[in-house]
Amino acid sequence: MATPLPSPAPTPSPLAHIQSLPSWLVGRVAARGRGLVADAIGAEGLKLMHHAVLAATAEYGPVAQADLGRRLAVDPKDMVGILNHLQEAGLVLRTPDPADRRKNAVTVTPEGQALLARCATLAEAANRELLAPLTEEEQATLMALLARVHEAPAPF
Amino acid sequence: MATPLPSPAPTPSPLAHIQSLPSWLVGRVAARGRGLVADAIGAEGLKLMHHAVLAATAEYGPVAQADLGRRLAVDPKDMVGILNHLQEAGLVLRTPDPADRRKNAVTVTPEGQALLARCATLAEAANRELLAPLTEEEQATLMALLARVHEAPAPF
DNA sequence: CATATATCAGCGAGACTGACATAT
DNA sequence: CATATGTCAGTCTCGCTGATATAT
Repeated sequence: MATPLPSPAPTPSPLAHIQSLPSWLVGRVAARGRGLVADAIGAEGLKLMHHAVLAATAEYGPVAQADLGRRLAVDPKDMVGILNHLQEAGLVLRTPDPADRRKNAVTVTPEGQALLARCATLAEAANRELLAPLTEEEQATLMALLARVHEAPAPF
Repeated sequence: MATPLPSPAPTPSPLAHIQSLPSWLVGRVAARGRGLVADAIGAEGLKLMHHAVLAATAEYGPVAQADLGRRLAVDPKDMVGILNHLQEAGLVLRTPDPADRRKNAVTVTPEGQALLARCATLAEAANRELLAPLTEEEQATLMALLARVHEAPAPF
């Protein structure tokens, strides 16, 4: 009979036990995926966080910094530096909001739009490399299972 | 002025595109798994890195620090602080190696063995919580697919 | 006054780099 | 001498906390 879990021995192989845990395996795969995407969009001069902020800015029209921070779960203080970098690179614009002068209305420049399009292609290529060992059907299965794990801990 | 029309622009939903990538999804699941395990073994006063080093020390009998660093891909300089903490907690011992006096022979104390056993149980429980949305068969499928992705990254 | 926004300064953990004393 | 080991000091990036000026 197949025993999925090893016997309750004291310490037969503690390291192998850790490395057989789902959390460890998914962590390794995530680290590799993160590295692949980071290298890909890093070739365009963007870090992962900067990429996400740029994408969120493009998605939510002119948007306040605090709003961006809430949507991406990024601290408003860190948003300052990220937007500074994006603005210095000519990818976003901070304009005073005439309706609420506390706010900066952040918008994406045409250069930002173009860079975003290139990064989308690069990120897709990186993900194809990550999942290359699997068939298309297996990739879909993996995504569906991960989505179930991810979307579960939300309810009440 | 940007056209407020929902025209077929080059970037209809840039953020949603990023969050639909496998690398993003596996990253979120990995972050949750990491958090669950970190909380679990954190209740025993150990961080993830300390846990891994303790387990590796238990697995590879008396072992030199540099050896531990190589096996876990941890910088030898960081290993100093990690072992300092483990030693101050009475979990490992550093003994001068009589054969090569440059080396410290690191061993696990009985307290370290006991803590390792408790952490193994806690880590398993955390992983059961992580994969709770899936049936046992689905969990096995997920692990098999992740293992294929993980053990393949050798595109010669 | 209470709240929200944006900014600045700083702290702690993690991963890294350089330099060095010691032992082989 | 060249090499390996362990240690210390410092840097860099993240994610977080505190404080402040301004606007609502």
